[in-house]
Amino acid sequence: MIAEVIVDVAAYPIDRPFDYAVPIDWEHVMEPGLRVKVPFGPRKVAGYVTGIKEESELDHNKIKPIAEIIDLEPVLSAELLALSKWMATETIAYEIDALQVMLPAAMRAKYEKIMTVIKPEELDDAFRSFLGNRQQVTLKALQDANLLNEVKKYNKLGIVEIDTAIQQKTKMKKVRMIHVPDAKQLETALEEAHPNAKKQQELLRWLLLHPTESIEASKILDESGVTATVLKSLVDKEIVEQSQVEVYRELESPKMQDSGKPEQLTDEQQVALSAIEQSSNKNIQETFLLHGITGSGKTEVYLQAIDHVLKQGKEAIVLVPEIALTPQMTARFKGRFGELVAVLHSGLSAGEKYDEWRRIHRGEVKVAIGARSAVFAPFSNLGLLILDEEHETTYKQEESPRYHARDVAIWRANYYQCPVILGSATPSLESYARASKGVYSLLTLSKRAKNQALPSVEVVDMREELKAGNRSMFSLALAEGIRERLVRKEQIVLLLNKRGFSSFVLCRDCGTVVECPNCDISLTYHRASESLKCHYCGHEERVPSECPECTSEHIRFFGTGTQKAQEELYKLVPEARVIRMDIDTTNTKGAHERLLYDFGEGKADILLGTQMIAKGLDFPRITLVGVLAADTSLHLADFRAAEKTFQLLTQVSGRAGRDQLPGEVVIQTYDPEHYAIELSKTQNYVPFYEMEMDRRRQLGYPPYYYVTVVQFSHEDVLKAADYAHKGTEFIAERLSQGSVIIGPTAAAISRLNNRYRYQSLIKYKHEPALIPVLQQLLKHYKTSWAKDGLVMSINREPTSIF
DNA sequence: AGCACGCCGACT
DNA sequence: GTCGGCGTGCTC
Repeated sequence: MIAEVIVDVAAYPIDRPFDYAVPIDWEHVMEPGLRVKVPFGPRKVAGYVTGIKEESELDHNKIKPIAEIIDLEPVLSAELLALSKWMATETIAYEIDALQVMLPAAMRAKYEKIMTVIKPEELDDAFRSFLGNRQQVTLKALQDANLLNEVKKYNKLGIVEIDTAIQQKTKMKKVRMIHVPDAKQLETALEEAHPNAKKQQELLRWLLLHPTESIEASKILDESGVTATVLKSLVDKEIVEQSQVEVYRELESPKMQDSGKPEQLTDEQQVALSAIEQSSNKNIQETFLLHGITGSGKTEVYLQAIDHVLKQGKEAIVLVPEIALTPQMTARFKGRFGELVAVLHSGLSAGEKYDEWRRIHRGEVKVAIGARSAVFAPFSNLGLLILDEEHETTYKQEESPRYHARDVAIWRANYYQCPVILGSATPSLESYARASKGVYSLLTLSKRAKNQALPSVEVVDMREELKAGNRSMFSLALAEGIRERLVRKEQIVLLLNKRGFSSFVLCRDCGTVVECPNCDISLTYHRASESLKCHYCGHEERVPSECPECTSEHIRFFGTGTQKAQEELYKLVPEARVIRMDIDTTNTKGAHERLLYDFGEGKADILLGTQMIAKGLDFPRITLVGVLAADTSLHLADFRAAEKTFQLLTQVSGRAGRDQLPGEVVIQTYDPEHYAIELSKTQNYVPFYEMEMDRRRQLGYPPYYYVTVVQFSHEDVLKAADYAHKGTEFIAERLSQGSVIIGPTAAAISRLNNRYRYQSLIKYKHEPALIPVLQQLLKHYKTSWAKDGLVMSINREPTSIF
């Protein structure tokens, strides 16, 4: 028997199955989807069995046997193996990367070189004294002790051996259990106990008082007050037995709870739910676009649709943007489905994620909620997949494999012939266009569930404010609104639209902006450390006291960060309690949730933050939302700038007035006539969609064309440009008539980490040659260009074209 | 990717 | 003479 194995080596010539012989004893357990350890050249690596066959086309003497089987059960089903293959092809990634991304990080192999002593008598004294009585030492430890050269010498002479140990990163958590086989034996033991063994007697009495068949050892020690030695002596005397039992790590239960009862649906919600249920009953793949304004109760539709498929004995996956994965959201699902829900969020440790994965794999839960990667939840009978806030760009992974969770969800739904729900108040143009063409089925929720009015939106022209002598960050209208809310003890959300715009240091005499020495990017000012940082490469330097160009002292930071906004806010309303949420205040584990929780509990009046606050907040006392600079995201060199701005403004406006109290929104801008801002006033998606589609058609951008970006980077600017031209020409010569190639041009960030970057944009409506051509290009690159220091990357349907 | 093999410069 | 630098080539 031959197993086809994809080995854990991400390199071009290795990206295919390798044949290995299956030892006869393992033939009956060998299955695709198992992880194995195999010899590969001079070393040993981990790999995945992707296929089984009787014969190999290769010479018998070339085939090596599998060294070890890692799993008892396959970790990847036939479905997921097929998915990985599809994903690798579509996104032009290594198959090994596509396989690895589907499993929790804890299951990725860890390699460690270990030295074993064979002939201890031939070691020199210094080496021997370092080893002590150890037979095996990691090479890492030997390197730290500066003994690497000796090890190499001994290895050549056969005095020591070096091999690679392959381990899983995180293990299953185990606890020690104590079993009482027979209570009578305890009594006998107590009678026969040595009179000096006071503690043992005490423990026996405790055990008799707490009759049980098995109990955690730690619990006995805690509650009986005896020490571990005492327990051990009972184990040694075989009065009790002990064993290691695998357990799941305990997860913190959410603080907020949901009633757990289905809510009464509005007519619109009912129509949507019925359509989904019917589709589900028919066992066909259908993708629904659930377009519901903020507060229209999309989540309730999800919950009841999930309930429907659970009753059919099927499973469901719910994807949400990481930032929306708040306790508030997850508590609602846990309240409804209780123990059947696994929540996969970034706050979990690697071990906890692994546990949740196993609970899904074993079929102990039926619903998985999580960010992007939860789309790979190892269910085997899926009945529904949901992407909430489907327009979010976080659904696209921006490193290899560059998959989009929406595409993966639809692929899986096709496999199981079940529905997909894409939900959003502001769908991506791609999805809405597909819904308009009938590829997706459109479901609309146009009214708020609790019949609240939409918030009133006021757009303030900041140029007028400036003319009127108001030089602060807050317009008169917003300042007034803030003061009113403080008096009425209502809450305020202030959004600082920082995308593509942060505080930088500028010389007021010569106009020089301090830039990163490695990247063509201005450095960002950080107040806490009084330093300038590059957000791309991590370079950090002190704030200069004079201009590096003209030595003027008139150099100071410019732009608007959240810290500066907080200071200005303090000047405006010193009595207000403010919670600031940005990268600086949310970088510790759980900080994001804690800040939101505090705000929900009313511990602050104002929540000030970046885009991360635009989603998922559902607090009844928020009645005012202020957007401090709405147009900063409009000036990005990106065809999606208007779409992103409209989405952000609509999402954040939806935070106001979600309960009984009416909401108000103030949008500050220097560009009030822009259609993305103008139309967000009425929060009316369809007119915006039509306007933006018009523009996309004129400019030939998605969704009218598909886009693929090929990027070339090199330390030498001339070589970067040269290869970019060669590569672009290569593609252009091979594409069909209808496709357009733009470039090469310097990337928006033309130098990053000391590498010069060029890119070309391929636009196409239908291009069957695309994948083959890109694969050919990749072959050229890997076989010759890469050796010359070129780095090339291919990104299909990028979320932005930087 | 990583590891071995192999062929040329500066050291005990 | 040998240690060790990194070019080249292969991995079932």
